[in-house]
Amino acid sequence: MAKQKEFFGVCMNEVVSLPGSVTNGESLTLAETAYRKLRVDIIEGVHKPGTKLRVEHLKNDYEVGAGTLREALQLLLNDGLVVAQGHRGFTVAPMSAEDFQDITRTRVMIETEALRQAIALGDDQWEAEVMGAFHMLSRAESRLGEETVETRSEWERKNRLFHDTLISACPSRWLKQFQHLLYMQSERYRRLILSEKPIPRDVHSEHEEILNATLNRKPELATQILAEHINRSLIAIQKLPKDRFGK
Amino acid sequence: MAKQKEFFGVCMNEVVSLPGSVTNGESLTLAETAYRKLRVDIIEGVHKPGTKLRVEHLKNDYEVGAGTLREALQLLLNDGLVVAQGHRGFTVAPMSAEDFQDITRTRVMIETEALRQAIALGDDQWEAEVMGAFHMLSRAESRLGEETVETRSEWERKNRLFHDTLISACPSRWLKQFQHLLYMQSERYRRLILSEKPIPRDVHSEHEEILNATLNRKPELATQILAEHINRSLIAIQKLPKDRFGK
DNA sequence: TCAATATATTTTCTCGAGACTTTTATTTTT
DNA sequence: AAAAATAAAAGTCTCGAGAAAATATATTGA
Repeated sequence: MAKQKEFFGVCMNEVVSLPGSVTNGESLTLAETAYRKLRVDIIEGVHKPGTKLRVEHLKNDYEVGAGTLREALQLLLNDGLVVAQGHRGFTVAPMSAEDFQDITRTRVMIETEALRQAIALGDDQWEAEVMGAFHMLSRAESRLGEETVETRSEWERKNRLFHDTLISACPSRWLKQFQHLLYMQSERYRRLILSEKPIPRDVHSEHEEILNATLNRKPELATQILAEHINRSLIAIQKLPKDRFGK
Repeated sequence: MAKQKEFFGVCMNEVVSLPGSVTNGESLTLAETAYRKLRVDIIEGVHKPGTKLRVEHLKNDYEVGAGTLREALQLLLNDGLVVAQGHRGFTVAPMSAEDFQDITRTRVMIETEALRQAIALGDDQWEAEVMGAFHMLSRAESRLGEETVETRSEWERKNRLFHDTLISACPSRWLKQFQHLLYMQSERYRRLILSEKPIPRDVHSEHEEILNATLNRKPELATQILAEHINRSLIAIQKLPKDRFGK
């Protein structure tokens, strides 16, 4: 119990006050903790798409009671990572190429609009934060040579932070919320491309181009590059053999 | 229980398989039932914005156990109608003119794009359904003369159905999901305009114009009218004295 | 052998009690 | 009288057991 509180202070799991989930002002409940662990595990593919999530089983793995685990599962419904059915329990949300296409298109629409607004409204502070996030991302990239789980998830965190910071000057709470949701969905698919490399990419220079266009306040250019950037993952996924998804 | 199943077949509560909530294939759980009742009550203002939702109190009103009511509350987090905080329980999501402005702008963006896609892709079947939904809405409008709670909520249902049907031919699951969410949010604000009438409107002809432009496959015109239609509620709300929003 | 019914097993859903936290009220101290 | 410390009350979280439902297995009859 106390251990968790201590942990929280140092925890780098950037607590983005993601709406559609418990707003984590301070102390974490057991349910919230279980929710986060489960979320990571689903995104990382520990629980395969379409798999049943049986409370009686999982409550041991995540060291909570049945009711508490149910709460965690309920929370995952919001993120679209879990689906539920009447008296038939919970299931890991299925994956498909069509779904990812939908996610990508919608995300392009949302995220480019948010970037457009951010470019129009962002101040010096925001510019500085964007540069900072880009720098952190670059550093994480350079450490990506040694392919450990740690460097990898470090990069994921920094990549997310970069995208978040880019649109942080957008005043629309809902736009940012939707972007957050779709980014999370994308992450699950991006894990698939990780092992195999269907198409070669220079992600670093892609990010750099976005950064430059953004700081030079070229909304059309910036959003266009961002759109291409996001779409490239879709192309990569579509090159994958389709039996890669599924339960 | 069996009663509910029967009911389901005839139930007009259009069960849009709203994601971010329990997919209601068949039988409803107690938690799901409580969730729906609570949702209606929050939208209708029975529970005022900013109010604390105390489990011990509410479990009597909604006739379920504490744990079950908690589940219902968790479900409401998804919809953004309730916010939660660490060990401090649940609160009805606050309302403000700024929030509604954000909701409206985002909704215009989402819903016009969805309509654009629907117009591009909708088939005869869809056209027929749109006409049907418009007819139902018109009928409900004509019954709006007698201002009972029943005619009112009947109109709300039909209005929602009309908007849903318009974009039903849009293939993007996520776009429709976001539209659903934002429509629900708007509904809560629209309740405020109900009693007072800040600006005069001819909602019927607004709907008719949308219908015509849609069936004539004029995407630019249709989306433009739809945008104006949605924006009119915002103008109305902005005319309201600002102490109208909850506690 | 196959289909239909009945039984058994598994799993989900629900409830109430107890542990832990936060908030409010009271007392003590400065 | 204001601030700090303490005590009481209210409320939230969590758990395990039992009820309800769904799934799997076995039995029966054609």
